[in-house]
Amino acid sequence: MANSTPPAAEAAPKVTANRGVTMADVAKAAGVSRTAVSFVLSNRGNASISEETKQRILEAVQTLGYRPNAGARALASQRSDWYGIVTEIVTAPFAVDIIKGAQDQAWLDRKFLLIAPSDQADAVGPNQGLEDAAVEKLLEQRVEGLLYAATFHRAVHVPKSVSEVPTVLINCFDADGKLPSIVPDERAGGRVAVERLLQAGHTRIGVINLDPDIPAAVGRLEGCREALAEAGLELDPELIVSGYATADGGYEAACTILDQKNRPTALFCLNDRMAMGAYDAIKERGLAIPQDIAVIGFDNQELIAAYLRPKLTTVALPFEEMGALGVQTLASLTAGQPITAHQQMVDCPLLERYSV
Amino acid sequence: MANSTPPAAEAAPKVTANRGVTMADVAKAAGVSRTAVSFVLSNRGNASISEETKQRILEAVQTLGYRPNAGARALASQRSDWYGIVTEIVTAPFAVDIIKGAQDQAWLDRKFLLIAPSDQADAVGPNQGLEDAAVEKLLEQRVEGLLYAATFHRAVHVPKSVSEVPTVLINCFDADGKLPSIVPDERAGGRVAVERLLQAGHTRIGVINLDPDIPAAVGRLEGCREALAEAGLELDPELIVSGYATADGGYEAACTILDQKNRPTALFCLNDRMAMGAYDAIKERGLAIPQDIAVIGFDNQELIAAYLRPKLTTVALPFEEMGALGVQTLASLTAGQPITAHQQMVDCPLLERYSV
DNA sequence: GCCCAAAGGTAACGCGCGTTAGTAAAAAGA
DNA sequence: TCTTTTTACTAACGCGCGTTACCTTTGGGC
Repeated sequence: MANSTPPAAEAAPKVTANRGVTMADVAKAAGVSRTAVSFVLSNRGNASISEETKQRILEAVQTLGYRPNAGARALASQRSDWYGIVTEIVTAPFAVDIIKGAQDQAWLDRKFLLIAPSDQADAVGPNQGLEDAAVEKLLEQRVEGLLYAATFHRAVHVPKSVSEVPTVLINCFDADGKLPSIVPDERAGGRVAVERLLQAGHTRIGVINLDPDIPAAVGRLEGCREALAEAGLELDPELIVSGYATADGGYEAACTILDQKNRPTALFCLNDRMAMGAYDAIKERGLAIPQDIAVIGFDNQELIAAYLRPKLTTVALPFEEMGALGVQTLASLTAGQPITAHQQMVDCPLLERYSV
Repeated sequence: MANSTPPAAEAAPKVTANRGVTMADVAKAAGVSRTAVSFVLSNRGNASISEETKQRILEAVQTLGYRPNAGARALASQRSDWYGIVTEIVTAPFAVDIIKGAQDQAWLDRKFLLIAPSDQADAVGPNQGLEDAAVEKLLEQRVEGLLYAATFHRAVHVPKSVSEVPTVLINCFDADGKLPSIVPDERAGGRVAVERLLQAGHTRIGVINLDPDIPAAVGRLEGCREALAEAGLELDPELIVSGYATADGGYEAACTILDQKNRPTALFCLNDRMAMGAYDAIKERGLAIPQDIAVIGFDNQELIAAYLRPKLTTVALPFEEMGALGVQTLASLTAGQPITAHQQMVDCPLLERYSV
């Protein structure tokens, strides 16, 4: 009799399937112990579970919408499967490619990448300490390793806490040389650029140089000299001028070079932004690229190189490769394996477009 | 006697301080219970700990180099303090600003941002399913909310799992209109751009238009028309031409506009890449910017706008703001608070440079 | 002298999971 | 029939922490 009045409140106890489903729930549903479920899900071979119950368990997982709790797993297994990467998200264009490379590689290795913000530029600015705090937070998450990436190739000071966990530097190196690092091979890149110009028949080559204090400038110029030397040529001191690393700087440098009595037939710009300015100087003089003057850049800043007219032939910085290699190196390190070299150099490939 | 030979093996048992220090260790060192330590560290007011023991505990924390285990804390407290953001890291320049904005805001709110890769472009490509897997991984980490960001303003299809947790869309919206979203106010942006030109005295304005299927093109053009209407003007159909969203596209469009009998005195380019091409077309004709022709862009792609000569006046997309607002909205959502609007529009500010 | 309250703590459970040591039943020798 | 091995599991502990409920002083009011 009492049953004849259906209790309305119990009409819809149907849970949304997932929220808060645990292994114990799955075990109950499948009529086995929690241990059995754990064994099946991490398919440890050492324990023997019959094919039949295994299926039953997997089915329960499916219908209940069970989703493992990564945190609990990490706690119990003592491994988080996380790497941390600290970098300036801020100065966009470059860092992001490093992250992408690292991210992709981490994904392959079933690792998760925890990205923490930094403000390297602000070493003494208002955000002082942000970076240390970021590293601290990453360590609280028990990352198994740390990646430290710079937006341009240079020496850096890393927060001291990084020493508590394997660490790899990307696109930078520490002053004391304690930590393994991955950097672009600037020298080889400069060489490849100039070789391309030589191959196109140019022998009189102008160089728009960068601030000579940064590793990029030193390496690229060195590579340039090497290539010339191999062809029995030398760099005419009159043909090498420095400028600010901007389009305006490139424009002015290009003007002084182009207005000399014995004008070069090709220009090696140490970065793309300066090449952008050089384009203007060249066009202003009624000269055609590449017919009258060939131009080659460095950095492969997509937004510039791929949209200049004509599109710029340039040497690319291998950001994605460095990111990926960083993760691989970290994997070796955390596994206790030896790494190939303390400082690994990655090639800078030539990107042919239409300015040579 | 036996003591006279110092055992070399025991010479350096000094641990590096931190690795594996737990609350129990701190408690022992301070001579209190683990509970007391927990109370002090999370300074819960309800429990009373004397100032003296409190100091003793904090001191022990310091000397032992104790660092809380975020995973364990999350497990016990049932809140991870994480938000997940899924976006294409790939198509760099834009996504990164959204991330930065979100990251900064999250940092303020003491939340951690977990970034997962996506390949929206590959909806049917080889990476099919990457995005679903990414969301799945984020949920396994028990993120408290999800941000889904697109690299350009458009409609998207989100993985169904997102419904399990509060979700906010950034720079995009879902076709069914179920999820709250944050988008740039394209219309107001277009309006602001044209108003600037009008204010400079231009009445005959050419428009380099985008593919009319995307929200950006529709909105910006609408705003443009509004501004003109308010000034009692109309858009001359002859002065509006579409092209590919590239520098080449902009160049060609600009050519057709400039070569008409009654040339405009200003050009509104619906994005900066096209403005870049327009610059070439203008300079080629011996015209000066902004004296003969004023140019205004849209997007504020730094690498272009800040390096064109003269530097481009343009309307900026509020990526950082949208990212930050996304996190704020998510915070309201997870706290169970109502949000201001289902679709929030963020202003696009005008960036004055030298092309008008 | 007795009761009560506050101050200053602590014991112990549970979060969701990995893992080791074991156990019960069936199969295989002997 | 009695051991031994194999198969198929399960009980129970611990990971590091938050939290609730309880316990012991000490001081004060009556």
